[in-house]
Amino acid sequence: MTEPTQSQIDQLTIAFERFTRRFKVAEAGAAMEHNLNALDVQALLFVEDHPGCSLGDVARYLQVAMTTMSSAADRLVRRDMMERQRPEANRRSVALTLTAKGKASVAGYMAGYGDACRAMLDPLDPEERIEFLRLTDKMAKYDI
Amino acid sequence: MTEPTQSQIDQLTIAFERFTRRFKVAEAGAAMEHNLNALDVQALLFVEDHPGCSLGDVARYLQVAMTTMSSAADRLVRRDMMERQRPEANRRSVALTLTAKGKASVAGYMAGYGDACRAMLDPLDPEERIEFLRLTDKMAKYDI
DNA sequence: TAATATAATACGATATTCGTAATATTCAAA
DNA sequence: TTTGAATATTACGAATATCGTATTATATTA
Repeated sequence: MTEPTQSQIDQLTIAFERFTRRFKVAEAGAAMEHNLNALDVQALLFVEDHPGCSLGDVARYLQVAMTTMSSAADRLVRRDMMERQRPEANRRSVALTLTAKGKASVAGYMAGYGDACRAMLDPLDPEERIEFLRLTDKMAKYDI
Repeated sequence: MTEPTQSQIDQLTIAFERFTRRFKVAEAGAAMEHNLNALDVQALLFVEDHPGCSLGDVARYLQVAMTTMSSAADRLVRRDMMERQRPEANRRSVALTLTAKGKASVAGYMAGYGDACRAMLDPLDPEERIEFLRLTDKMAKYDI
């Protein structure tokens, strides 16, 4: 398989910078609404996808110290968006889940992401959208 | 122009989540090397692209308070990565530029982004890369 | 059963962000 | 040209976040 050219890489870098900006803006806006910081948002998104996960799971995934994650969980529990439970199977750990309020918050973020994605696809023709998604899918499958 | 379908939007959301993760990892890794936080990195990248810009320019772009930006500039100046100069034209403001050390740092980040982009394009065939970039270009042109 | 490993939390140190107030400079109008 | 308002930044203090170390509780292994 031949390598991508430098010019192709540069072109993609520029395009990607713009796209990620849209996502960041969407994320920041939604975070502002709920007065949540970036870490808390990411934690909510992870727990939504991995209900019952442990604090260590989230800390590893988000690459922050356990104590930092514990503090974030404190905040989210205090604000009634997350729940800690001691699973009988291993009572050292905690099982994290989202409350209805936490899930509603995640839904808001996902809606924001959805808007950003819609805005990205909008300029394409229907056939182009299909082709674009086929290619992104192919790329995403090779994820590390 | 017809709307993208919900399923297309969902598909793109998932793919995009993966891609942004790669970029975040690259960014975090490079930031770790230089002991810089996220804001400082973004400020370096902006000033590299807008040499001579003011603190206000950067603060507006990155959507942080002026005082926050001033603190970030303090850090970067102290570490010899950025310079403040009083332009004669308007001596209320400061003109920000990067030092050689700052530019070297930016080059490191760009290399990281480049690697991430290369990794994205790698799984595609040469013709697919051309088509993919044509489509991203079309999408990016409609940027808000 | 004792020793070790694992999972989370309490606490204190350091750093970051932001709002308010102060300073310096420019612009406009009387 | 002097006064007043607007602009750009900085100083300072309060609130908050992150992290490392030590501690507690539970599980695993010898």
